[in-house]
Order: sequence, then structure tokens, then C-alpha cells
Amino acid sequence: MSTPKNKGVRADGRRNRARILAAAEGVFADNGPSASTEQIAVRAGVAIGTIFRHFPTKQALLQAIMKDLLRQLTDQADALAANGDPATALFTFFTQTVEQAVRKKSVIDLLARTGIDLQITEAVQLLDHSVHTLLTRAQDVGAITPTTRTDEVTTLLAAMCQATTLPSWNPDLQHRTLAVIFHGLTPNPPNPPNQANDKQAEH
Amino acid sequence: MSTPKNKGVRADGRRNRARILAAAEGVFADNGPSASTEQIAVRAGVAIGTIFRHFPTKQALLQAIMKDLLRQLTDQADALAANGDPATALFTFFTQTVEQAVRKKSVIDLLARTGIDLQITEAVQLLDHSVHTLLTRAQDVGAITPTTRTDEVTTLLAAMCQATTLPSWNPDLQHRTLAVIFHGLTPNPPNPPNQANDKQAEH
DNA sequence: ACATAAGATGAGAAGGAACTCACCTTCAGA
DNA sequence: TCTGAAGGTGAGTTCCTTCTCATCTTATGT
Repeated sequence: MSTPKNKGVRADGRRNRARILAAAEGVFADNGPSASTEQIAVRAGVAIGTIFRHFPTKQALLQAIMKDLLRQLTDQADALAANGDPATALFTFFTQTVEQAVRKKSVIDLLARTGIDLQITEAVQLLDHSVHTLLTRAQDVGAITPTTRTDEVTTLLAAMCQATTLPSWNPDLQHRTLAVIFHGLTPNPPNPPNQANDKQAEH
Repeated sequence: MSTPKNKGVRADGRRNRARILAAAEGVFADNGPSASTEQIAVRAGVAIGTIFRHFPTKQALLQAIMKDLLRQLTDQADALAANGDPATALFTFFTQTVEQAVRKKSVIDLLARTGIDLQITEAVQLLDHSVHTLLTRAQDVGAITPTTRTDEVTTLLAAMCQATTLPSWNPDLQHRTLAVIFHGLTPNPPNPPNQANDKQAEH
């Protein structure tokens, strides 16, 4: 047997590994980053020993989840860079990501918190690169202030993701705060730097 | 004896209470919100039992710190509302607060995190009120988009305070990201009352 | 100076969480 | 089918935290 990209391990091993990952993501989303490994074991339907067989420490488990999550975000960014309208792709990505943070609250929040000690720099760099592409394209069509740099976007993004855990957070507030940021990223005059201010100039 | 506003308690009692508060703030700032009460006791130079005499639970200690911190912020906001230039007072307050968050990292971050279970609503409302004043005045002189609401400002503020804990945070990045937000809060045309349309379609 | 109650102390109880390990179960190749 | 090794199990170990309490110390009024 053994599926193509199989490293020569048993089927139940891989199955359980996936189960644990899924369960951990859910438990962290529900109960915050301080949720116990025991809870994850229960949700995954395995013994706690099994978790520590696959992930030698809790840190390792977190790393695995974070990398997975960062890869998802990177994929989304790449997809938007490939298909979407350059002028709105960055805003769409921004909104999508915050939206996702609402669902996976503590996972995202944990991203920022443990980001220092967790070794996920590689995955972070990949995301940065994708965001950079999104940003550059939007700037090329004049949708974003040309002086804006990638780290500003990712920082604002991380900040807003963390803000989703605020008690007062709600869809309306989300919409309005993101609108402020989007406006902040948009150049002042609609298109030409010359032209005083024309009334209706939408193309 | 007994100083004016003294509730008829012993002097060493009040002295230790203050010491504990100061030590707790420092320890939380250094080691994050999960720092142990034992650490606080060491830094304060008291026995752990003394802490629990003054603050029956760890929660109570956190509440005391949070209220203190919120009061400081409220005072700053009020001072700016009274003295400062309305057009820049809000921005100054915003910057000051973020600056403070850098110093008291985990305390501020803890604000958002435990905000739900901690009963500090009263203190939060006071701060909200002061920010509201700051905002209204700035809008009156046209420095801030008139549609902006107080909760947008406080949310963005909380978000940026949390962002100070990001590994990549630095003064330059701080300056640039705050500039984006400030621009986002500023109306598009500096002078003419003719406001064509700030970015509308998104969603 | 004395009495006394308020305050301080710190070993330890109680509880929880990460992690281990000796033993059992199951997969997969021959 | 048989067998060896990969994988699973979960009670137990270790460590850490919050919180208690019997006992000692000291501030304060008289």
C-alpha cells in the first residue's frame, strides 16, 4: 500500500496526526491558547500519550498549527494576486483574514503572542512575500499610497486580528474600523496628483 | 496620627499595598500576564500571604492594576481635552497611549484579553467618555472625519496597543502605522466642503 | 510601657498541566 | 498466518500555581 507521498509510516499514524491537528485548532479556537492538551486529546478521541508521540511538546503542536494557518493565508493571498482586481485584492485579503480571525480567535491571537519563541519565521516570510505582491500591484494602479510598506500592512493586519478578541467586537464595528484603515492606505486625490478636484470622475 | 483620607488602618498596611501594586505592574510588564504571584511577592519584598491579604484573588489584583491604568489614561485624555489643540489632541493621545503600551506591554495587552471577565466596565466607560470628548472637538474643527464614532477610535487604539507586543515592533514602524491610521481618520479634501465620495464600494 | 488588634509570614494543602513510560494493540510486509 | 515494529494507552511523575491558616510581629491608642 502506502500512498504516494507517504514517508513509510502507518496509516493510523497519519490519520491520528490529522485528527489531533484538527482537534487542537478547534479547542484553541474555543477555549483560548491556554487550553490543556487533555482537552485536545478528548476532542480528537485519542489518549494524551498519542499527542505527545506526534508532537513532543505543546510548543511543537502550536508550531504545526501556526504553520498550517500561515500557509492557508498565504494561499489566499496568492489566489487573490493571481485572479483578483489589483485595486481591491489587498482590501479583500485584509477583510478575509480578519474574518478568519473572528472564527479562529485564539489561534490568531496566539500567533502574535507566541510569535517570538515559536520558530515559524519561514512561514511568516512566505506570507510577507505574498502580501508584498498584493501591495505592489495595488500601488501600481494607484489604489494604495505609494509610500506604504509591507510591514505596515502586516502590522495593521495583525493588530486588527488581535482586536477581534475585544469584548466589544462585532461585524458593524469591524466594517467601520477596517474602512478607516483602508482609507488610511488610500491616496488623497482619487487619481491624478494635478487636477484640483473634479466632481464625478469615476471610470 | 492617621493622615487625612485614612480609613483608620495601619500605615504599614497601606505602604505594602502600594508596594505590591507597583511590583505587580512591573512583573506583568516584564513577564507577561501569566507571571506568578510569587514573583510579585519577591519584587515587592513581602511574603506571598501579604498579597493575598490585600487582594483576595489574583483577579482582584489585576482589576486594581487595570483600574489604575485606565484612570491614568483617562486623566491624560482629559488633560489634552482641556489644554491641547483640538485638531491634534486626539492624535497626541493616541500616540501617548501606544507609547505607554510599549513600556507596559503585557499590562495593556492583558487589558484586552481579560477585559471580558474583569469587572472594570466603569473605568472603561470613563475612558470612553474622555475619548469621545477628544473626538468630538477634533471633528468640530474638521480635523477628523465627522462620521467617525468613538468605538472606532478606541478599537483602533486597543488594536495598536496590542500590536506593540509584536516581535517586529519598533519606533519607526510605530510611526508609520499610526500615520496610516491618522490619515484614515482625516477627511479627504483639506479645504472644500465638497466631499465627492470617500471610498464607498467594498464589501 | 502595655495591650491588642491589625498586619505579616511562609510552609503546605489542593489542584492542574505538561510530559513519561512500561505495557498493550494493530498495521503491514513476508 | 505470523511476526516485528510502529503506534496507542493512561496512570503516574514532576513541577508549578493559587490560595489558606496557625503563628509570629508590630503599629497605635492609652
